[in-house]
Amino acid sequence: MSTEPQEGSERDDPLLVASVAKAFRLIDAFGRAQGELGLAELAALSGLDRSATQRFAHTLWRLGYLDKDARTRRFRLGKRVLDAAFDFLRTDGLVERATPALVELRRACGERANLSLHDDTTMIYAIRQQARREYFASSLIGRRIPVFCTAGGRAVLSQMPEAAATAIVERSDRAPLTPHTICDPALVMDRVREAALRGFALAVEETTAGEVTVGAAVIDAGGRPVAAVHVAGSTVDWAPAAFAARFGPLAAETAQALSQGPRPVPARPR
Amino acid sequence: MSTEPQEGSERDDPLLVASVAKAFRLIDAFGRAQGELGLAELAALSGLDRSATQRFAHTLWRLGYLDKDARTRRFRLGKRVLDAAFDFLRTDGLVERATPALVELRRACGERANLSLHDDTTMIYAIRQQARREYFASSLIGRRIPVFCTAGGRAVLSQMPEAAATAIVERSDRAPLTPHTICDPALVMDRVREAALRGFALAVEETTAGEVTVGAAVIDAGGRPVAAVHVAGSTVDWAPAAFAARFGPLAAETAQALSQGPRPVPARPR
DNA sequence: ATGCGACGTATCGCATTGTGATACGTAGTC
DNA sequence: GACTACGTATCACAATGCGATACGTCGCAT
Repeated sequence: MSTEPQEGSERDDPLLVASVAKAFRLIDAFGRAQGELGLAELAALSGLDRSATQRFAHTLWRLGYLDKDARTRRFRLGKRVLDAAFDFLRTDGLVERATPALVELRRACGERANLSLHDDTTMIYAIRQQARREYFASSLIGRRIPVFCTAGGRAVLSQMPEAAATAIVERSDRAPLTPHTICDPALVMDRVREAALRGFALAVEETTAGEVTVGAAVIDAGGRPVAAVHVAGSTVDWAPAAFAARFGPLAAETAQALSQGPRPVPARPR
Repeated sequence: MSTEPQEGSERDDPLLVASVAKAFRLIDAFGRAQGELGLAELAALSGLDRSATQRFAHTLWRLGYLDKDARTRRFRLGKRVLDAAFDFLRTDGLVERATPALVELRRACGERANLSLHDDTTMIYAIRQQARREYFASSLIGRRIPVFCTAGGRAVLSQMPEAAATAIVERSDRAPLTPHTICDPALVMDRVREAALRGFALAVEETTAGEVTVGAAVIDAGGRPVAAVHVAGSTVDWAPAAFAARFGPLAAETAQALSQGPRPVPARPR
């Protein structure tokens, strides 16, 4: 079990070093930008004043976490931000165990196989095993996608108490990603319950046009769903029902092999 | 052209916010550790005192960059460190352009194809396209490997002024990674010169037992080598010379297509 | 069981450190 | 060629982070 910091006592935490928080606001700003940012743009996006932006950008540059174009004086994220991500993936037990399992799953399916980690209202891609025919590897490691409209996310929701699942769905930003995205909380929860019964979830073109996905939840030692195994294919090749029938059980099997806690049961107790 | 911060004026930079540097020392500490760290271990690995470790670990936890096990009170890197890496990769023009090119290269070769970025004495894996038969995806995104003993690294060295290349090799930590690693700077530079002539570099079992690699440099708009395209295979399947003859030109072709500056010439001017 | 020791947590007065207003330099624009 | 918007440098003030210390708690060995 790992704790999320409790919301509420935001600013008035005497142990929280404000300077560090400001530095990370700069880094976060790049998440809302396309590439390079000047000092003024950084200030605007981060909400810091001119002076603070100057000092923290300089600091992060000196530390190697920002690169600075010598000519234009504009900043971009530095290569060094990859180090922490690497160390995270390197030391995560689940990722380590899942890597060979996903290679095997992709081989068995011939389709793309992923592991994504649950984090509140989003799932984060942690491992990708792309299919041979796939041309553009659009989804990079670290990409976040909403829990409520992905197969893996719904599989995760299906393995937690219904109240918790509903809370996550309702707290989510439910802007549709495609015309097929199911956004209504009640309809989403119907799919979640269906996933609980089948042992895996299905999403058809809900995040990406032309994509069918099945997902199954990975359970940690405490019995909580922490991640999901996905298999994704093309609607050109597969009717959704056939895709689910063929790959759903395989995804569920892999997810179960990676699980440490009580195995997910088709009909869950509440 | 992007600037690296100049060494020298280390501590006495009035614009450098020391608190931020300390926070990153904690994050760096996880690079030297295997997974979870207690407060005392964190203090030891980061070089900070007890109080500072307490405050900064707390701060990073509140911000989501560290996870804290509620029972053992030990810390690990949080999922949020993946966000910056994702944004880096998402906004890097070279990575974007290289992704489809590498998929194509892997298809053409049937072997593993990578892009790695040059950063001083190391190359950093940025994109991996694994071969179908490959079982363990040992090298994750963000992994750093020495420039001097990799094919891609030597290809990069071969496209910079010889003095700069020599300086990097001599500044490197040249501990051998396998019994076949070439560590002597003079011998390394021989290989670098050979790479300049051929347009690609070759490394045989120098980083990983049983692995042959060819690498070719990608040149930026300013004419500087910034990255390398690799193709890697198994010594079980390939004699090194045959591997080089077959895949070296393909790697070089891909690298050249990704280059923006003056194309790498076989016989380089110094 | 019990006591010890190591570790994590909470507190607090002091001065060091970061603050942010301002003034300067510089590069693109009309 | 003057303007303007942006990046850089400076500095006196006090708020902020510092780190010594004291407290609580867990796990270990006796």
